[in-house]
Amino acid sequence: MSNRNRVTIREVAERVGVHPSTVSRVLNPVTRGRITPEVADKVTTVANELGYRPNQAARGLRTNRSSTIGVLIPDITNPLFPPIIRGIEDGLGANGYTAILGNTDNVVSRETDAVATMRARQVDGLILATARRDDPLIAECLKDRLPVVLVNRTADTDGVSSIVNDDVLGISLAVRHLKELGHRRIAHIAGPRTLSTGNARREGFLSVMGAKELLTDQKLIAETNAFSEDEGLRAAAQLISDGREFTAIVAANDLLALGAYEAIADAGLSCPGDISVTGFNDMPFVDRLSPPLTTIRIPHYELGREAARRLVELIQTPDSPARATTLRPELIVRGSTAEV
Amino acid sequence: MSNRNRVTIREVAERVGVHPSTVSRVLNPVTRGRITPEVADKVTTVANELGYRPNQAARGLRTNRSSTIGVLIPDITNPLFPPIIRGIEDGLGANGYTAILGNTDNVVSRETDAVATMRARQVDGLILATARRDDPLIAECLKDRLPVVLVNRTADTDGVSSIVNDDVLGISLAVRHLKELGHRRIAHIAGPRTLSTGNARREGFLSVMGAKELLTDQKLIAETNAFSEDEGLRAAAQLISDGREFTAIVAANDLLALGAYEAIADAGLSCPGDISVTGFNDMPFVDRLSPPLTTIRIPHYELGREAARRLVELIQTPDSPARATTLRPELIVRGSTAEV
DNA sequence: GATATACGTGCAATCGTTTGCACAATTGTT
DNA sequence: AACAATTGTGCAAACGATTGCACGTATATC
Repeated sequence: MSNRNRVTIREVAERVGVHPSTVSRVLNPVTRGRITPEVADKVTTVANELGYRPNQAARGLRTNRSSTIGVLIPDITNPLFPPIIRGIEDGLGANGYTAILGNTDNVVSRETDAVATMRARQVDGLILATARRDDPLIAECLKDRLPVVLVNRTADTDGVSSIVNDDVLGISLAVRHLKELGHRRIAHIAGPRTLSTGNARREGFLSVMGAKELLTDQKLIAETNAFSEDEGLRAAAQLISDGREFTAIVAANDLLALGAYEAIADAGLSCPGDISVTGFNDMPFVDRLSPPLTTIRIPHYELGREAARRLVELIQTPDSPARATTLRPELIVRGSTAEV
Repeated sequence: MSNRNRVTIREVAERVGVHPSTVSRVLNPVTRGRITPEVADKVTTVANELGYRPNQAARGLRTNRSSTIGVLIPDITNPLFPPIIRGIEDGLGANGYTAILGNTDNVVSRETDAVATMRARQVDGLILATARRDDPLIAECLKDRLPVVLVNRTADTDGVSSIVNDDVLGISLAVRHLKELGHRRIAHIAGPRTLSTGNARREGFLSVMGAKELLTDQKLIAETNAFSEDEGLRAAAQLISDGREFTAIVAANDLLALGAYEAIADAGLSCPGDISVTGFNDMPFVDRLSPPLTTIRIPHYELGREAARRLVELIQTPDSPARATTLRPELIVRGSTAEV
C-alpha cells in the first residue's frame, strides 16, 4: 500500500527547502549539533507536522543495524518466562530496541532454526534463556561477533555474559530455613544436570549440606530428566519407597515440588506434617496451593531487565569483557515447611 | 560489522555465473518456474552451500513489506496471554511472519505509542488483544488500510475481524451446570463494561438467566472496575453483606472468583458448602486451589493461532470482508460447585 | 522456410537513509 | 589585508534485494 507511512525524509527536506542529508543530520542526535539551530528547529517542526517516521528498513539497510534483538526462550507458556520477557522488553524499549521472540520447546533444531531466521533479520544481538551447558550456538555467535547475553541459565563456554539467579544462595536459604526448623535429614529432588540451573542447585545443595555439617547422603538425591510435575512425582515417590529416612525435601523447582506434594499424598503422608517441602522460583499461585508453598523467589523481572541492559552495553562497547552477574533470590516462607 | 551475515545475492550470482536477478527469481517461489530447472538447481545448491539468507532490510525497503506483525497485549505477565501469544507466533511463523510484542498495561497512551513505533517498523499488520469497545486506534488502522485483527476482545467498530471466545455460551454452560445442581438464586460478579469480555458475559448472564426462567435480579449483579482479585473480593463481600439470598456466584473471570473465595472465607462461610463459585478462563493452577475451581476453559492457543491465520489471509486478500469468529469454550467441573 | 510466439535471462532503476567528501561562507590569525 | 581554520550544507554513492522492460534464442504455426 502506498499511503501507509508515506512521508519520507525527502518530503520533509523539500518542505523546508534543504537537502535530505540535512534533515537526516538534524534527526540524528549525534549530528544535530553540526546544523544551525534555526534550520534544525524548522526541520523538526516540519517533521513533526508531517508525522515523519524514519523507515527502519532503509536505515537498517544502510547502517547494517536493525535495532532488533532476538530473544530465545523454551516456552512462553511456562510461567517462569513472562516476567523475564517483560523485563527484557522494558529494558530494550528504553534503549530504542525491539525484541522478537522465539519459542524453542527445548528442541535443539528449533533453536538453531530460530537463530538462523533471527540473523536473517539482522538482529543486533541475542538474549538466550535456552542455553544448555554445552551450547555450540554460543561459540558460534561469539565467533561472528554477534553480541549475546544469557539469562536465567548460564553455559560452560566462557567469554559470554550471563545474568542468572544465585542458585547456590537460594538453595542455602532453603536448607538453612529447614535446619532452623530442626530438620537434619533433608532430601533433594535435583533438576537435569544438562541445565545450569539444575546443576548449580544440585551442587549448591551438596556444598551447603556439607558446609553446614548436616547429613548429606547420595541416596537422598533423586535425579530428574526435566523440570516437570511428572518428574517431581516420580522422583519423590522413589525417595519415599526407597525407605530412606528424611523429614524434608528441597525441590530444585516449584513444579518438582508440586509433584512431591502428590507423591506425599499418594503415600498417605501429609505435608508439612510428615514431610516439609520447599520449591524454587515462586511461580504465580503457589501461594494458593494447600499447603501454600515455601519457596525461593527469583527476581525474574530484574533478570530480564538486567540482561537487556547488559546487551545494549555490549552492542555499544563490543569488546567490553564478559561478565557473569548473579542476582540475589529471597526466601518466601509459607505453609509447606514446619518444625520436625 | 562486515562479516556478519555477509553473503549477498550478488555473491551467489557470481559463483554460479548468472545475474543477481536470476538468483532472486530462483529464490522466490512465485518466479522460480520462469527459469531453467538446471540453472535453478545450481543456484539453490550454491545458495545453500554459502548459507545465503536474504537481507530482510533490503527486501523490505524494496517491497515495502517487513514480514513483521505487531502484537499488542495488556501485559504478558497475565497468565491469560502467553498461550494466546504462543498461538499467534506459531501461526505467524508457519507463514514466514515474525511477531513483535508490545505491552500496554491497559494504558491508552502506551497503546498509541506502541502502535506508532510498530508502524515505523513497517509492520504488515496488527493483532490487538488490547481493544476497548470504543477504540479509535482501530478506525485509524482501517482508514490507513493496515490489516488488523482483534483477539480475545472485540470492539464496537465494524469492519474489523475478531477472534473471540463465545462468552455467552461460556456463561450459559456455567449457569446450566449450576441449575442442574439445583441452584436457583445465582449471583454474577461482572467485569468492566468497557471491555467486550466483561460486557458480553454480563449480557450473557442476563439473557441466560431470563431464558432459563431462573431468577434474575439486578441486585444479584455486582459490578467491578477491573478483572482483579481485589475487585472480586470487594464485589463478593458486597453481595454477601447486602444480605441478598443466593447459593452460587458466577464470576466473569477466574481472578474475580479467587476474590470471591476470600470474601466467602472472610464471611465465615464455605465454598462450595454454602456458596458455589464458577470462574472463567481456566488459568493455570486453578485446579490446584482449594477447592479446585469449576470454570470455563477458553481455547486460548487456538484463539491466537486463528488470529494469525486470519491476519495472514487479510494481508494476502486486503479486501476480504471482516469476519467475527467465535470459538467454543468448555465447562470444566471441579470442586467449587456442589448441590444445593 | 519465413514469421510469430514464448521463454529464459540480463539490464538498470528503485526503495529511503546515511555518510564521506567537497565546497562555499564565515570566522579567526598575524 | 591576506591567508588559514572552521563551520554548515549539498552532492552522490552506497546498502541488497526486487521487478518492469528489453533482447536474443528456441519453439510453434502456417
